[in-house]
Amino acid sequence: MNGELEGSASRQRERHVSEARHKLIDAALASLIELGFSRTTGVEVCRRAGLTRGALNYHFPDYGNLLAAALGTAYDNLLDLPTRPRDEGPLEGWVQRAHSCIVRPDFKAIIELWLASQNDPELGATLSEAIAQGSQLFDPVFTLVDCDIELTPEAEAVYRTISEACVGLGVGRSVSGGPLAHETQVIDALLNIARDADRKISNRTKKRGADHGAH
Amino acid sequence: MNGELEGSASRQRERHVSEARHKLIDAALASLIELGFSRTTGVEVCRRAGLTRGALNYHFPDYGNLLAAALGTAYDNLLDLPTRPRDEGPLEGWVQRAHSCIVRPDFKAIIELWLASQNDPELGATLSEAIAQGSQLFDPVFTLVDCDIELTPEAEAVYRTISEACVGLGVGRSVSGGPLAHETQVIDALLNIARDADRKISNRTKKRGADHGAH
DNA sequence: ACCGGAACATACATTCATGTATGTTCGGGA
DNA sequence: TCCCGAACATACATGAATGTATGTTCCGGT
Repeated sequence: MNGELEGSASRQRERHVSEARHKLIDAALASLIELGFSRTTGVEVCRRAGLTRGALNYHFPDYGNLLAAALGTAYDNLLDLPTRPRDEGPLEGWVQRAHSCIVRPDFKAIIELWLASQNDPELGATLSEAIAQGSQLFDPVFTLVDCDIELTPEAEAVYRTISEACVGLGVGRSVSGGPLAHETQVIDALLNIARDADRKISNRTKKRGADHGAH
Repeated sequence: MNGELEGSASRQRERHVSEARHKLIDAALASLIELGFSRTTGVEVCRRAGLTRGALNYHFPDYGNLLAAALGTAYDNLLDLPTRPRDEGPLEGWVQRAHSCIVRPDFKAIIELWLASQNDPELGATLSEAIAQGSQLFDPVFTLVDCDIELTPEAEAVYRTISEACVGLGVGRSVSGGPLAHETQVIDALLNIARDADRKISNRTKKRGADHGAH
């Protein structure tokens, strides 16, 4: 209640606390990437973090919250990707963006947790918010809302097609342990599809721009 | 060695044997679909099959072989899909084919085992042949070899793009427990892409057909 | 100097899946 | 009729992960 005294005391420790927390979260994420969900256990996470189960139970009384935190970290890792120069069209940029996401090993952890949350309803309830937050990653409606890019139904279909294809490539990476032999082939095809669609959209915008007059 | 006596004796039982085997395999497949890999355990499979672990150990001393058999059954289920009328172009048909594959619940079991085989190297060795056999499902090079369809690099890229997009949709189904809201949207976009590519190929073939003369 | 709580570590009991051994049934051949 | 082996079921031991309780350290306040 009286946050004054607690604050001064706990603020000194806060770094210490979050150190162990981050260790556990990072260890969980690394284990998910290397061993998958089924082999990512409490003791395994503690082993990797160099801590004991006491620490795990202290910071994460509910094991699902650890996985939720790991999922959030994985999403953050994908969102922290360097923003590309915006020379290209929006759909072409979308291909680059989606591809740079699925290339990261964190993407495997995301897939593992996606499937696990569906297999285990209890875990699914715990992860639901984290999943909902991160499902925007491949959703053009959420991602482009702040840009001044209008989203026609046809364009949205292409956006989502690109996303799904990249998810497929990401699964292929997770399954084969490395990039599929035809990954660049598919990415090139997606780039061609994206450029075609970008051209169509650009032409339509220009036409409408002529009607509206210059800004 | 002398298969005569063994044959007459065991042939009587063969139906009985394969009954239990099939029960176990089907139970494993159902468990993979409903509970995923991590929760698909020996006792769970036996419970579903109405048998005991003695039967499981008798028919599948190596647990991985049960999963391999389940994977093979899942592939068979996908391959036994009704062949569509061939009115459409080859790429358009490929979209239909890939989509009809990922719609089946068996596809989730395949994804689960794909990931599990990568996470567990020992299991991966056991499943490798079954996986190799079934990876042809989405590989146009293997699937179209008996058809008289020639496969240009550009066409192959579109084939694989369609496949990866459908895999992405399949994962989405496995994750959300049902079809994604934009599944038909993506399929329609893929159909458009496929028809475009089919047209290009068709034109090129006609042109070359004119050079060769009629058959 | 004493105390109290945060941040862990340690220890024990339980559960669950598995490995393995042994028991049981049942049908066919001698 | 007797016996033998296939095709299971049953039972016990093991190991691993988890739930839970308790112990320990360290730091800050009084």
